[in-house]
Amino acid sequence: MTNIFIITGQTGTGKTKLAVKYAKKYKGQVINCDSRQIYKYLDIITGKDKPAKNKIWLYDVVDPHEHFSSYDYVKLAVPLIHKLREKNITPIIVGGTYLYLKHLLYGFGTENIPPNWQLRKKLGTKQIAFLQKILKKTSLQLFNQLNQSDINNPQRLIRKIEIAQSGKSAKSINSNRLRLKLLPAEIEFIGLRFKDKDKLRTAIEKRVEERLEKGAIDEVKALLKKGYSETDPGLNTIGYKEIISYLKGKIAKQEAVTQWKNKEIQYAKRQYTFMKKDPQIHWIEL
RNA sequence: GCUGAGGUAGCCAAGGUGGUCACGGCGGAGGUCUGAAAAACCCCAGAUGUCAGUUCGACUCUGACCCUCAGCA
Repeated sequence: MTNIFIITGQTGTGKTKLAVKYAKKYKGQVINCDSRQIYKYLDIITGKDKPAKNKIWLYDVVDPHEHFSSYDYVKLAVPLIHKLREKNITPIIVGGTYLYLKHLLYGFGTENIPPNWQLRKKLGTKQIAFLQKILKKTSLQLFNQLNQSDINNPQRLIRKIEIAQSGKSAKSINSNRLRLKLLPAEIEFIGLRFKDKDKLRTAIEKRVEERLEKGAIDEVKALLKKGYSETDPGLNTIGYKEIISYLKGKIAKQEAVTQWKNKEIQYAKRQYTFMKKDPQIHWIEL
């Protein structure tokens, strides 16, 4: 039986490059696990790395105006991984979206409770205190489970209300939950991270400059021309947000670039904070 | 050199009739995370240009000095 590789880690560590190398070495194919590279037309700023020869799976599968969730990802990735393995091809999953990997490997905590867009739209404009009140009234149990951070987080509050109002159980139904059912021993889980903050900063700043040279600003202009805006899910993305602010005249170009770099560095930090709790990841320091 | 404005944390910045040493934002440290995750959120640290005076008490008033900006010369 073919094993699978998962390569995750901080942004800018060269994950895709490593994945492509592994693909050659182990007769494999690369599957994207980056929540932004899933989107069509987001190429330069998300750093899509399209090798001439090898196709990368799960690039460009969603339109920027569409919502895409970890559930959608797992639903696409699980059959794909099985399909490759049947053909005796080693799946090499690569990407920094750890939430997707977490759900892929360990499953979801609830029954199948899809988003209720009507509810999300309605609650989206409400104040935190109001959302808290609604959740408390709908499910005191779910409300009491929230930590200090989540209790102030509109997205999480709305999701909880959504779960509570669905009438389904918020408890996990382990046997049925959607996930990749493999033994830990069958998975080689690698994490790439920078050794220190300076290395991270240097690498990110260089990469942003490169992307600007490659035409990051034109990419955004083209997207705006196509009719996309910063309110589209796909464009709620580091780099795009800052450049849109610049193009709309809200901030200077240099300011946009600085913000872009900072956001990316902060993101890398958050990624590691999240990932390091997973004991299955074998870390490689750069 | 003169006149005007001003000097509050790494940056931007609020403030009050003198009274628990001071609002925010950015940046920084740490963190949360089960269908928005490159998202959203929590949390911590950090400041009144210098010196003197008035006062029970000054970041807030007075003076000098040092800087910055604008204008005049």
